[in-house]
Amino acid sequence: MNMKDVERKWQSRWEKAKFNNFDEKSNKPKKYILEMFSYPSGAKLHIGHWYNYGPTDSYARFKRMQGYNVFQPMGFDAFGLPAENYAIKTGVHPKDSTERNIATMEGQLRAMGAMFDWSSEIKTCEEDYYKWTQWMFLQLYKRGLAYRKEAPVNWCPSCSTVLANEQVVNGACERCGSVVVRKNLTQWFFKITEYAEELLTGLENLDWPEKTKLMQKNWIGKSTGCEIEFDCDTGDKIRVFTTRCDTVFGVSYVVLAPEHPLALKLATPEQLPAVEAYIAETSKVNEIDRLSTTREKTGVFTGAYCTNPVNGKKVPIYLADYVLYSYGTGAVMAVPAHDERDFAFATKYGLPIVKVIENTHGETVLPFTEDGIMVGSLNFDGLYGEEARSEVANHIAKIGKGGKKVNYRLRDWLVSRQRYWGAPIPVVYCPVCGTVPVPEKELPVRLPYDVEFHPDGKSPLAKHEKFMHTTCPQCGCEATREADTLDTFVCSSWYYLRYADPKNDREPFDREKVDKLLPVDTYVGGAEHACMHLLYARFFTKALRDMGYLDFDEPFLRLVHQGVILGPDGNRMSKSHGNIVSPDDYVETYGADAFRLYLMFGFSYTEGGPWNDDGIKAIARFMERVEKIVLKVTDYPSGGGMLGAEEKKLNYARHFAISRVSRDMEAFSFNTAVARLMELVNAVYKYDGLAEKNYTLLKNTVKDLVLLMAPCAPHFCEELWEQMDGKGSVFEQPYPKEDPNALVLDETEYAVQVNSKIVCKAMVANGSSNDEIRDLALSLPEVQEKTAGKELKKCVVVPGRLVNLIFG
RNA sequence: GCCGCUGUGGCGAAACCGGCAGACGCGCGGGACUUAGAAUCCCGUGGUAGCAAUAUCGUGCAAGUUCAAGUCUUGUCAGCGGCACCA
Repeated sequence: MNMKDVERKWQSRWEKAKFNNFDEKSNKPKKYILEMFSYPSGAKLHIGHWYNYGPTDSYARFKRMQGYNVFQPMGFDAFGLPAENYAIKTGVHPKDSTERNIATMEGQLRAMGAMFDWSSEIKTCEEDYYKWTQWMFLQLYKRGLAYRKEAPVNWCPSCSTVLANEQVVNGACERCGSVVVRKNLTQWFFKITEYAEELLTGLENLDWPEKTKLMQKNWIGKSTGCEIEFDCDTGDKIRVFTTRCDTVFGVSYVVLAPEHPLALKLATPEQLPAVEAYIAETSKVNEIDRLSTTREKTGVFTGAYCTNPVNGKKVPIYLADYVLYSYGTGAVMAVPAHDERDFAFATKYGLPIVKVIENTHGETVLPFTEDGIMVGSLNFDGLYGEEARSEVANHIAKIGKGGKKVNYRLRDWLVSRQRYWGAPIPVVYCPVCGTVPVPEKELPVRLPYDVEFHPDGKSPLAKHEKFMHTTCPQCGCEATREADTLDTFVCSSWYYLRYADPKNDREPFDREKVDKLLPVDTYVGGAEHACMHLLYARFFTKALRDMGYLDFDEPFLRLVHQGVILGPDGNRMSKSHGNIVSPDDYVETYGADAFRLYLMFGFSYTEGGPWNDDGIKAIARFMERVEKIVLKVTDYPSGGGMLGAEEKKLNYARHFAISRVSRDMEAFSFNTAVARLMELVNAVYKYDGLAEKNYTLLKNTVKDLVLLMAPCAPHFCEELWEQMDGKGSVFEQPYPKEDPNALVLDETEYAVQVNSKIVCKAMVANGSSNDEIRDLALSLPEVQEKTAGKELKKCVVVPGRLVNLIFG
């Protein structure tokens, strides 16, 4: 078969018949199958795209044949940093390079032969999309879910520009090598923490990989504890959060994160220079290093003191970078006797270590961090663990110094980016009215084309006079626009909704359409999105629900992660490793179907692994074998009356394949699905080799083979189906259904074990009782030989599997 | 460092709920066809010992639970993903 011609032929037929477009009028049950959209940073599809989209398209086709009205859209996540970096390097405008990349990728995606509904394509960088991204921002703002506060960015002092974490290599700027510092800017946030609890509990009912749910759970990081207020001598109050308030009598100092607003305020004049130096020093250390438990603890005394509310003791206030301003209250009470980090810090700085918890079983070795009995804690002495914490927290609440508190590790989502290639934040700053949202009817706030990218201390939009200069929507006086753009994760937090109504120019989507098509039934994409994109999208769905724009709680009912295809050397494919394998040559040589089929067969879908093309020829051979037998059998006459043992065997193989391929396709276990197809082909060849055969059975079996295989090799099977005189498209055929009767055998082979070691095999008639199976096993000569004179102690029968005889 | 995952033949992998480890395929060995090669077809193929029947070892490593462990538990080593401005 000339696959090139066959691919073109069927692709153009599908196109003409609008075969891949979602049929809104159909009354079949819908199935929204979605792959994460493409990011057009490179010009061409890479193996990762193929690996994500090829097999998932086979799943979508499988569902279609099973009678579902399948919606499988595709689009481009087109804003983002790489296009802008590319522009800085080459001078090619991000819009131009992105559009060019999209055009190439689109062509390649079409050539893949996937069932994408191109009529609902989305590109997030286009006005008619980002207009609604801005609209989303305004809705969140209206509802109090968008706000501004100071937050640090990575700042390269020599390029005078903000750097992404990715651009910071070992604490230095990737371009010029200067040491990167953290600098505070006022930036926009989305209040995702408001939904922390629901984002956590909502995980429960989702059909997602357990590991992904666990990662999100840990990311949200709920912890139940107590907030405690320490009064400073200056009159300021330091609030700390702790999960171990039962240790509060052992506090020997309080630590503020270096970024804490009180840090400079509390510092005494003598200590101020040291404090300032320390703050400057820690601004160069990233959070990952700061949290490292092996890194040596550093800190500085502020010179100030505060009072422990439970015992009136004065304790010194320190700054230390192992405390993060972004978590909890940005301050902790330090109990060196019962916390590893505090212990290390106190030891280094010679601070007191006071034991207030005793081990109930054995000696108390400090630091002792497990639950224990309170000691040296006045009238709380003798209380244990959870009860102790509850009593102490109640006491703290009673004296008005805090109380029980639930804390989340999850932080609000910083959406400001000091960059050009993104959706402008639709806000105006007016000297009179302050922060004013752009009225909805004035959207979109257009991203100007003529900008200067070269980094020189100001973000590109801030330098664009015409863009920045505007009038206040409220009072009409001169005002400036927000120069920052939105994080691209904002664009990708709602695209799955826009697909349902992509051309709507009055609203982001029609509610009825969205409620009908959504939620997404199956979402397929990389596991690297577990904590961010997938959490942000869930947040958007919930916020939009609460604002009355849609009627479901979760965007993605089922989630599947494809694995990562690594380079042949086992490293992630990258230019710097020089190990990039392009799909193009393979597609050119073997065809799109063979390449897809190989991706399905050669890897465990959710695992991925190093690239290796050893098996791709085998796939081509397999397809040839299928083609040969299909053409041969098609020419056979019908009829043939015999229905003997061989026919039963063939029919068993046929229905076994139907049963297992269906099950494996549903489970995204594509490699085993293809293996079962191969077994069926082997069985057909074997039967075809017999002198006498039942032609009708053989023809029907081959017909089922083509139907089973169609989702995995769509062009190839369309062509075979046509040559078999099948009517219409093979994808309009129902997927074969197994006949349970064909799968019933008279007897099953059991493994016979003596003392858990396999001795022999035995055929057991189906329907035998456990006692019958035991007696049969005992009567076997191999068993008797091993057990002569011994007494049977126990017998385990595993139905359909084995019998284990335990002798004394 | 923290969170999560993975580790099975020469290779890609499979193994439903704890039940015959290695399905399917690659590679390799042998054979058929052929003047020859390619292609195709058939047989074999975890390691070790043995002519063989067979024995014995075997799922990163070390323990444990169980009639039975690749699968569960604890510890440990290695690799991968994420760690909030790559997306």
